[in-house]
Amino acid sequence: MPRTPSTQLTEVELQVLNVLWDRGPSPVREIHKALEASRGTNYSTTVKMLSVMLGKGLLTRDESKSPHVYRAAMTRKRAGKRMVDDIVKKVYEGSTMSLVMQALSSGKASPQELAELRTLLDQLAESQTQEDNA
Amino acid sequence: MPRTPSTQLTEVELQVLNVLWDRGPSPVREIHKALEASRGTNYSTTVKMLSVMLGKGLLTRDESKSPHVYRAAMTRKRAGKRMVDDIVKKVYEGSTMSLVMQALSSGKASPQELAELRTLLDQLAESQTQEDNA
DNA sequence: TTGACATAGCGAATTCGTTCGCTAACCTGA
DNA sequence: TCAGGTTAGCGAACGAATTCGCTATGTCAA
Repeated sequence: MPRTPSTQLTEVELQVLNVLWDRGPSPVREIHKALEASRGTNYSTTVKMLSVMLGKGLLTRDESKSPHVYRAAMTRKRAGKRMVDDIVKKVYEGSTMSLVMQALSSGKASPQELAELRTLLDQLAESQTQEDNA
Repeated sequence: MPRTPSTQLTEVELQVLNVLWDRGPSPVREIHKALEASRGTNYSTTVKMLSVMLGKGLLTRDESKSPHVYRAAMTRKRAGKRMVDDIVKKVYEGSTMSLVMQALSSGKASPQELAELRTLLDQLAESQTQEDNA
């Protein structure tokens, strides 16, 4: 019985995307500097990874410029959502709240962040009320 | 350059743990029923996975009983924390709040849940105040 | 005890992500 | 133009996760 190919982003893929999210569209050389620093890998390896990711549609590239320029095909936000949804499904049996509660309890949040969160909560409550009236 | 072995729980491992978390200590047969349903795999495969996980210390088992009884060596909560921490590190550059915000915005939360969350927020704010006075 | 079925375990095969050596195509300054 | 460094790309090699065939061991009713 063959395995269903995972839609999960892999380790390196995430690293590459992070570089692109942080620095914007970049040539291989730039991306490579980051990978080399964190994993000590070869230039060829970076090129290969980019080509694989290109094949998976995770990246796009502009070949008109000489060192080709790569771009992330997905925003950090969307990737985050994918991963969160995945955890929620696999560990929290679909309950996003369980995950939120957990993350909040374990991580340390600054007062400012808590305030922000409270604001977001208010907005959410607000929009729900409106839905009720509709 | 060899890769550092991932501490990540794999797909099947998570499935096995979920069965154990949901049903409590179980014999292979039980665990297998679940895996077979979701992935259509063989009984041998299940046995092998359990033995691999045993080797990794993800499970423990009671061999005194006849069909051996397996237990998760880690709580759902701890596994969740691991994964959340991992995402936070890999996608949100260490900001737990970014993840929480994101999860909240994308998932739908019931009014009750929002209320619970507000309570949790109050508790967190409270404990921070105390720390300040200490 | 013993045949028939349930349990365990092992090692080989497969798949996928990752790494790299080696070769080809591309630039640029002298 | 052309030598020397840069950039692309390909295929093979590796390692980890998964899968299963086959063998061994255990259990139990007849």
